[in-house]
Amino acid sequence: MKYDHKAIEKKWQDAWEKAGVFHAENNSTKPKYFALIEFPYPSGQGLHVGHPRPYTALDIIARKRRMQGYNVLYPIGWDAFGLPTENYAIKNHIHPAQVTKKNVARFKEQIKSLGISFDWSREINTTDPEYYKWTQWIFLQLFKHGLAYKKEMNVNWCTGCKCVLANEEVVEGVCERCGSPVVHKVKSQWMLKITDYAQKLIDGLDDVDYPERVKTQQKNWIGRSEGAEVDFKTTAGDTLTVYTTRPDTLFGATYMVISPEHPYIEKWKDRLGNLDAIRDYQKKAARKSEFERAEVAKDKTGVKLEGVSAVNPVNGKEIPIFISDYVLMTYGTGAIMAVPAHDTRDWAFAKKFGLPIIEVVKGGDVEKEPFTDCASGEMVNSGFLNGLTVEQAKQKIKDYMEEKGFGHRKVNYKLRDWVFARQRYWGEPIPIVHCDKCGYVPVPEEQLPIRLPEVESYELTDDGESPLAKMTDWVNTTCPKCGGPAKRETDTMPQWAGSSWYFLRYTDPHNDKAFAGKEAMKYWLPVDWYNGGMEHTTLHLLYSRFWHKFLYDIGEVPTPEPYAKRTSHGMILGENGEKMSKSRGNVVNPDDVVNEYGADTLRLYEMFIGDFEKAAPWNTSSMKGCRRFVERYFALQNILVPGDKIRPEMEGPFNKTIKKVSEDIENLKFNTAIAALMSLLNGIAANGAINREEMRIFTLLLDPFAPHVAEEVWANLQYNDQLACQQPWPAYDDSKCQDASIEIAVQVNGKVRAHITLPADVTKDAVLETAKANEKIAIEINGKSLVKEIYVPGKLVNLVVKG
RNA sequence: GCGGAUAUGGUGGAAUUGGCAGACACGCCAGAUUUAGGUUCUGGUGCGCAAGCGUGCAGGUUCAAAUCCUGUUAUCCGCACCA
Repeated sequence: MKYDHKAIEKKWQDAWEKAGVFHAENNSTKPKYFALIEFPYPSGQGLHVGHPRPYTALDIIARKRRMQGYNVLYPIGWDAFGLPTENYAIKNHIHPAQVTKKNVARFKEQIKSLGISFDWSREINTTDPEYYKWTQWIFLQLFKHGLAYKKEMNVNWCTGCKCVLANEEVVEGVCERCGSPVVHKVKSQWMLKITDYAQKLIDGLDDVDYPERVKTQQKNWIGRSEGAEVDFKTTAGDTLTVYTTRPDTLFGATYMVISPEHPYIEKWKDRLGNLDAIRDYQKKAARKSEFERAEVAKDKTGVKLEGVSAVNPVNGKEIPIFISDYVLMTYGTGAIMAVPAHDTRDWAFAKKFGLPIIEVVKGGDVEKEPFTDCASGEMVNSGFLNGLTVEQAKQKIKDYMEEKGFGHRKVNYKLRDWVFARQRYWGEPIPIVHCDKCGYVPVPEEQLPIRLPEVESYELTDDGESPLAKMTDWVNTTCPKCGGPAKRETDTMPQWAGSSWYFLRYTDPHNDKAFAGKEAMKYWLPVDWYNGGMEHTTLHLLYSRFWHKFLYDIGEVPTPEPYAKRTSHGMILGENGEKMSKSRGNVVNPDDVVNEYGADTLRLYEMFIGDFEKAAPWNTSSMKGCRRFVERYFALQNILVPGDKIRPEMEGPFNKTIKKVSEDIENLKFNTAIAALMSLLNGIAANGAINREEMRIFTLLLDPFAPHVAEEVWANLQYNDQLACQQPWPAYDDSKCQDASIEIAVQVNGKVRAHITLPADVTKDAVLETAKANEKIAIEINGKSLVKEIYVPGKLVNLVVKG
């Protein structure tokens, strides 16, 4: 029998499909299991060798769960809206829908060749009007609950994509997708009020099983801080409010700073003696891109406001006010009280402008450097706060300001609202109509979906208008409220819209009355295990949690969190250890691997390559080792002997391996699970024979990893036409995981000097006696005094001697 | 700058309730099979001639440290004027 991967893999993929064994049942009495991978963007390049890593990992989970008796939902679909498709369409004058269709067909063929147990009957596509109808429906619910609003504001504008970006899409001043510089533009934009969910998004993390680094990243992104808003009276007769996390240092506030965009400048303009200089500074600040701001971040600039100053509410001292771009209008109140003695930025600014520095917490030398790490310090120069700790002072001053009415406790978040509009064609139309009389009016739900119109050109414009704006027939409509003339919204939703709820659709993908049936969601939710990339932590993962929490609050979904467990896979790098890319010439095509070595080998190698959560470089010859393992397993059929029980000498190895593989799969340690199977195979080969029962168990253990070859061997074992993937997962007996005899290392003063082999049930005294009697050990300890004897049961003995 | 992670043979990586470092695999060396190459099989393979030495580096705790503590270096990731 020769191992022919091409014939075997095709044969079993067809057989599984014909039998429909991977279809999830919506009306089942079995326990459910919902395994999820991030559905792919069907790009023109086709599948990348990185795609199969997470697919295979959760396929192993899904297959094992089915064998454990679960009704498993392991679905797939296409996240198909997005820029690359649109750009390709523009360049080649093909409709993006056509491009998408072609790319999906190719992806589907490639993924099917891997033998992943997806339920293809639930395949979804975010660009399908029957799908995006519900994306639009959810948007309307957000609008009706006041969480979608249109606002004129300063937005991130990508000079490459020629559209606005969400904060989450700007990385170090450039576009996370295309790398082009991001500049600021004032535009009227649709926004989603994710900030209303800041606290819920933090609190929910306590109830889910995510990696710590994912939780930390989301918490840092949301950026909760506790402090106070404090009112300072000004000489203009009004009140300037600041936000601070250090109200305890109020006595050390020697000046104030407001952001260049602060509205008070307009209010105070007639009083300001140096308005020209101020206007000049405002203009310079506005012109800076995100990137430039980051570049010059360390150098403090600013202008003092001549003619208006503020009064410190605790000591009545008059202090100057500056404008400076180190204060952001988008955080807090856009104004700060500056305490140079205990804040690095304020200190740098004070030094540059020669402003007084007053120490209010003892312990540093504030003339030399700011003393910021002062949580354990004692308050000084602070009137009634003197002698208190920082923490006590914080509480006391907050009580005091609330009592006197010049301030109150306040929690702030760094999280900004989500800019939810793109000036592009290939996205979901926003279902809103603008009427001069009625304002923004939602499209009635029964008119959904608002389909993308056919346009002649998807070309982008520099004026920041969507290509849809040119479609006057489509744009001009009537107001659903008053019937008068009105215009459709021409911006589309961002790439992240369709993926914010797609897992819900999987539970009931063909429902035409709702985005998913309540019964179906009640049965399937939450997702039990969701694997995806770290790069989505503050994008898709955060966005979809937000949508889900909103849907929960309005009673549309049954669980407060969408995903019970989240894991993250590492990237597969090129052979040279660099990221795979066309330009580096180190791309490995999965088609070639499947062709030459087979899907089972590819699956095994991608799992064996290293720690699942870490990046690992591809190595073709290392992969051949996995091919050898498959061939050696297949060849076991040549040394097959009868027997319906594990032979006594093989009970230890088999029970141990079943246990190891079972546990390792649950802990994402696929690499060591495969190593255990390899070890067992080596043991069997050394033994020279395998009986039918042993072959049955080995085959079931291998099945989740290399399902095609396992299925083939299973068929050869002739268990009445049953499928291997439908068999129960093998059980182990803990009492049989131990070998009959054990090897114990004997150390003298911590150094291994000998090994002794003894029966597994040996007593401590017997071990010590045998150890001391050992030749090599006797030489080491003779004539010396024995100080201590340590015995670690079943593992080692350490004899401590002196002299 | 702040926060987090990582560092183990020629290579990918095992082993962290402190208990034999290097499982498993690649590569390499030797032998067998083969007309030859490849394949396959068997054996060997951390370094050192040796005593010994070895988990980025320097200390420490312990009978015992890759694992715990202190300091330090390098790489990667996240955040980056958030008051």
